[in-house]
Amino acid sequence: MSYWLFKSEPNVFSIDDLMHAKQQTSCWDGVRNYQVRNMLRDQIKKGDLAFFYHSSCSPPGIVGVMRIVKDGYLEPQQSTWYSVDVQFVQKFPRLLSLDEIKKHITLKKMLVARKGNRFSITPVTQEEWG
DNA sequence: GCCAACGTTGGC
DNA sequence: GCCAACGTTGGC
Repeated sequence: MSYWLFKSEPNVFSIDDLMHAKQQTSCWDGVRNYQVRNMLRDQIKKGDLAFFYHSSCSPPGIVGVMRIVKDGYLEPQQSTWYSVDVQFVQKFPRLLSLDEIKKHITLKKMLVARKGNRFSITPVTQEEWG
């Protein structure tokens, strides 16, 4: 069982969208980055937990937690790009901002580097925040 | 296989 | 809207 962080722009897909989705579940698709694709295909497994991160908004930060409910599978009509299914677990009472993450002694190393689109990292010890 | 140009992401 | 970072593309 692993932990991840999934980024999304809230005006495209937010934690509220997930919370109000049917069964509180949605597919996480649209990833067009090979490294992330490989994670979706090979490493991210049913039962794993992920932070939901809102990007390109003010303020950016972690807004909640979701669970992977379906292993990586090819997107319909695709031969390259994978998606997983995710289910809402909780929304934090308040957002944990990027600013706070950078200041936090344990969390600061996980996000500081910028990466592409919906990037995912493995934070195991970080789960005390969940 | 190198590397410069280009495109995209995402914080500010 | 700007711009730095970084992934991808494509010419050689």
